[in-house]
Order: sequence, then structure tokens, then C-alpha cells
Amino acid sequence: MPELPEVETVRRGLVPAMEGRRILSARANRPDLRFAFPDRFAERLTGTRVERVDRRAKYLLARLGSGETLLMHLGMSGRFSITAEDISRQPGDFVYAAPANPAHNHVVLELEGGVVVTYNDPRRFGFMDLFETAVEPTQKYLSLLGPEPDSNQFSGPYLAEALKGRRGPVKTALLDQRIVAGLGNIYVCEALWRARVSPRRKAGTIAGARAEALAGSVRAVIAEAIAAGGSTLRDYAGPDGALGYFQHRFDVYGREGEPGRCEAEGTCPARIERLVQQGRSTFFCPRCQR
DNA sequence: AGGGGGACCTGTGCGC
DNA sequence: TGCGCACAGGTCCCCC
Repeated sequence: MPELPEVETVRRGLVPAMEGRRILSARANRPDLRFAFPDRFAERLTGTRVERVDRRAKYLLARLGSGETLLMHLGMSGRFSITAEDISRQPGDFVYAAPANPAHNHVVLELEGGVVVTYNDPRRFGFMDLFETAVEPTQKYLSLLGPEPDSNQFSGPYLAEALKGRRGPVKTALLDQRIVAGLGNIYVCEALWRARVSPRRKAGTIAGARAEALAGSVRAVIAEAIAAGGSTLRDYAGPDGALGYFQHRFDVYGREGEPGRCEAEGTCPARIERLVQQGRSTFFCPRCQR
């Protein structure tokens, strides 16, 4: 379930399990996920220390003592679980609504301190790569990414400039990771609704105050979702060290046919509609989004 | 260059 | 109960 906020929540869960620990063994249980694992994947991980776990857009980036970075993308259905002997009062595992089918455990990392990090991904849309950290500016998955929503670079004027001349719908443009990094189908719908911008509006017509509002909505939606993931995390962090996975109530996503929450009182006379753009569902209020 | 459509996978929920 | 279909939070790649 990973858009930027979910990936950030996962990152925060992986930090205590991985940072500072040497990888004692690594195993891929199959040759590929979405793409083939890089050459000598397990050997390049074994024996090196994880110095830091970063995130860029929806990518998790484990910085290794070897000078390489392990890049991990969760695709649509990727998830990590952690088992640990000695991380008391620390996240010991992620909590999911349904248990993982072990048949889809594709990568297993054993780290110091009895920590085992397992990557499970039924659909295998996720992928992993290893690259020299020094070449990150030209790394194929990272080099073309737009600004993070919470960065100074991401602003109304930036967004207007980035969307200028684009003839397709703004919904599609916001999913383009080169324009802004980390948004997915849910948060694009939510941000457009908050800004009262129609998902069908031509991207190139977003300018001025409208661009400002949209950039602000993107920022706010992402920030709140991260905070909600964090609060869930605290709520679920019990003595066994469980880490809650992000849960959220959406204003439009998945709410086709329900009354809009567009008015101050919470009830809009219109109902949320669903339409399909580029083969993906868009949820919006036909009355309030223009 | 930008935009549209298909491809990659498995799982789930629904209508018949 | 079984079957087929639609749909699912992402990205890449090919074509125009």
C-alpha cells in the first residue's frame, strides 16, 4: 500500500532494525521480482554494514558500508516484516491486516543482534537494485525524480512552471514522478479534492492561486498522512514492539456514491463519483472540484 | 516531448 | 460452491 507516506512509515520501522547492523547473510529466493536482482546480489550485501536507511520518493535506500546503496521499491504489494531477539521496546514487526503468505517471501536479510528482515511481495511489482552511492545523481530510478512534496523546491510557482504546456489532465500529471515525487493514486485524488481542482482539468491551466492551493494541498495531505502513520506507529508500539501500519480515512478515495465532505458542515449535496483516467480510478466531487 | 495503452503479477470480492 | 470478471496503493516500455 505504498505511496510516499507509507514508504516513509516503513522506513521508520526499518531504521532500528537495520541501521548500524552488519548484514550477516542475505538471500533471494528467486532470480527476480519485477526485474532481475542485480548481479551477485547476496554476496554484495553479505558482510557489509547498513549505515543509514533513507527514502527518496517511494524508494527506500539502505546506505551500505561497502559504498553501495541498496534500493528497494515496494511496488503495489511489497511489505517488510522484522523479527528480532534484542530490540526490546523497539519495532519488532509491522502489523498488517492479513498475515503474509510465506510463499511470497522473496528476500531475507539476517542482521546482527538476531534481526531478520523479510521482504514479501505477492504481485512482485516491487524491485531492488544495488548501485554505487557516489553515482546516485545519475542512477536510473532516481535521477529524473521531481522534488519531494515537503521540500523548499516544491511550491506553487514551481508546480505552475512544471505543468505549463501540458495538455493532459492534471490528475495524470501529478502521478508523474518527474513533476513531484512520491504521489500515488490515493493522495493525488485527495490533494485535488482539497484544492477543489477537477482531476480532468488540463494540467497546463494550473497557475497562480490555483497552483498555490494545489501545491499546498499536496504538501498538507502528505504531511498529515505521515503524521497519521507515525501516530498509528505509537499506538501500536506495545511491549512486544509491534509497529502499526498506516491506516487512514480518505475524503474521496474509495468513496464513490457517498456524500462529499466538501462543505464546512461536512455534507455536500453532491455524491462522490469515480471515473477512469489512464486506466486508473479517480474519485472526485463533481460539484466542488473545478 | 508528451500522452495513451499495454505489460508485468497475484489476490480478493462480487455477480451469476 | 464454482467461475469469470473487475479491480487493486506502481512503473516501465513501446508506439504515435
